[in-house]
Amino acid sequence: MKHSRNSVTSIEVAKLAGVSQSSVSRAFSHEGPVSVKTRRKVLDAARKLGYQPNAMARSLITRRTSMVGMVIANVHNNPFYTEVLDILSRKFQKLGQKVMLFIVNRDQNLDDILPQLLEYQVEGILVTAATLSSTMAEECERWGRPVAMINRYVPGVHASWFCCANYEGGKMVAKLLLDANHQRPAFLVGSEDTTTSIDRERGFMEILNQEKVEALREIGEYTYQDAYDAAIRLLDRKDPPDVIFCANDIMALGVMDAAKNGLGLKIPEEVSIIGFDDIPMSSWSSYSLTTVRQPIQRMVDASVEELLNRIENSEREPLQEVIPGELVIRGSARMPGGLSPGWIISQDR
Amino acid sequence: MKHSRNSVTSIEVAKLAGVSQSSVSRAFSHEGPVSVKTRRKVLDAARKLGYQPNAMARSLITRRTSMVGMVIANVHNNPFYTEVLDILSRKFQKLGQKVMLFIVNRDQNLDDILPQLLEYQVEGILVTAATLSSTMAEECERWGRPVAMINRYVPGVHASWFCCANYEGGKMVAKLLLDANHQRPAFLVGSEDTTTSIDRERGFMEILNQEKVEALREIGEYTYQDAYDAAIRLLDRKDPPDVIFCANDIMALGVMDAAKNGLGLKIPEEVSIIGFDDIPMSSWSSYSLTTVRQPIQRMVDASVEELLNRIENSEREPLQEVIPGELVIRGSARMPGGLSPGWIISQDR
DNA sequence: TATTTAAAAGAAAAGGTTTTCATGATTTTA
DNA sequence: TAAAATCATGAAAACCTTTTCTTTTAAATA
Repeated sequence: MKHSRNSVTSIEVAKLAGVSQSSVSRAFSHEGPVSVKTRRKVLDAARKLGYQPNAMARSLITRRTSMVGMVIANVHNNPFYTEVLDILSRKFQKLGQKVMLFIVNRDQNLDDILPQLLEYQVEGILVTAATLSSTMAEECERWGRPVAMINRYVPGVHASWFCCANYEGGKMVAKLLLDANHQRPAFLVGSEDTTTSIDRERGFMEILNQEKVEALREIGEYTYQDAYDAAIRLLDRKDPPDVIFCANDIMALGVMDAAKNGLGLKIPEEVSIIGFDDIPMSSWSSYSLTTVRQPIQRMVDASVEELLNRIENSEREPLQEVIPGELVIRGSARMPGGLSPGWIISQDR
Repeated sequence: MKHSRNSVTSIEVAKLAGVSQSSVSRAFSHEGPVSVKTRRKVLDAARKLGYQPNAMARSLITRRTSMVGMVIANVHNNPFYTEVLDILSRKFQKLGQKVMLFIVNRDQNLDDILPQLLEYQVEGILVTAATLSSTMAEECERWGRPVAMINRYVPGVHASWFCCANYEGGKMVAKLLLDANHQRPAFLVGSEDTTTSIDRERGFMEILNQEKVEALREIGEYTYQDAYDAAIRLLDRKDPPDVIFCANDIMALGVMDAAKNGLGLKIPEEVSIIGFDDIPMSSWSSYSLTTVRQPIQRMVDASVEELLNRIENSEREPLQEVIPGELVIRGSARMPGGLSPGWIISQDR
């Protein structure tokens, strides 16, 4: 037989079990006093009818939905965010939260999707790799819907965020490559308007400026192909760089391919390449990329715990944290003496 | 000021606008007769109060949620499914559907997450790279919640599915590599219990058996590392294969690295390698993998259209389709004369 | 202008739960 | 054994909409 859209309600279960509708509710919600006898009767009847409580009706009265909104960008072109998505989603699941997902473009305006999330009564919103306007963030917070961001922040806004120590990571890379006697560095920008790229570059340039070293600069738009092309431009100059620090790993892999296969350069003998993220492919033997590993698990754990905490306790002030990454030494960059592949260097902040 | 959790209702808007609550509803739902004057009054009041209709309450009465469930596995270890997730999610968004996401393990039992989806009244369920038990699928369908699967099917079950022509793809690969005079093929299994791997192998072996060619066989568990290890075992034999057909691209890349960097073999001179999927990395210059491209856009388009159609019209019989892929010739495999990199060969089924 | 028709607005029911309150049954205490 | 306390149960309100049904208002016709 074919049922029309889930028609079976607690009332029908009650009727079949010979109890009141209230008792059905009590038998399902693990609260309230219910004798074992009625609970069994109810559960039997429910199974027979294929009954399940309707979450819409429940959340209408309890004002709780156990749903969170998840807004994420760059999923398809950066494996780092794929991993974030995966870990985040599983973590929410484990904690009994349903996830309403929105995948957006990096530069997409979120002003039209936030209302959708609020309409569906999500209890909190987690934003990754996408930027929320400050008015929108305030809007959510004002209506008691906490917002947590990973690797993004909005200055002065009342929201939680957790970022990798991008600025310090950039500094660490600059120090090490100067120590290894590189003379002519270049920075490959991800995009001009994302804080991650900006902060990594800022840290990098600060050290270089201190040492009066000039740097080349190109833009890779966070993609393999653009980075490949940019690397060709960079390395085809009369005065090519001897090290290229890339704002993320995917671009670094493009740069490596451009140097190795495109121009026939030896890595790291003729040019060093350093990335940021430590995506799985960076450790593959064709690349063996030296890179700054983002503390992905800690960022995810911290952000969902913070979000759920603030959902439970709306008075709590939003937390913000900068979590240090660590430099993973592999073979793609010349390093100061003593630092050989296999080493992992944490940040001394 | 700070509001408690979205407290503003249509009644308050009505009061402020000086109209009845029904008029507020009518002003928002684009149905029903409403004068422009009252509509304006309502919308003004709503904006002032920050009102938005509550989707829970609405779907309680309309019995529509505009939510679909999405169950997906292998997101973190196979970029192909990352892309599926991305395209799927955007397509649903564009069509006004909210997506409730569940990321699972390949071998995870879905029996505990299906009830969650039904509880939240999703109107349909899309399953990718995860396998639904037939009883569960029947259960959903019976309650009027259509199920559509991508790259998975459950024999004899009343559900929609859309698969790449895995069997035919395997055959095509086998024919071409025999034509190119390979003598000793090997197949690298993804996992013994996924239909994609099984079907690709079945097609592959059918041609080989016809020609009385024996094949080696190893298992790569769909991961780069396991595939790498398996390739070493395979190629370290006294009688190594001269071509390895891998059940997916990620494994093929692991095999290439094992051959090239691990054992110093020349590809394709000493060993040919062929994959399945055509993930972005396969076209990167370090790999240049010859592979069977899955018709990802068509599979996604077909499955969401089918799902939404069946949501609208519950009488409709579920559709199933096998969509042909195409062989993308790059540099990782010796090919019959005349077939050079850049060619794309569609299946002649 | 009087009457009919159409359009707009309000009142109230319905959707499926949880939860409060009141009642009835059962156990404990005096 | 009677009184008091506890526990289980049922009735009904509440959550916030959409939608049906009436009533009122405005427009069109005679």
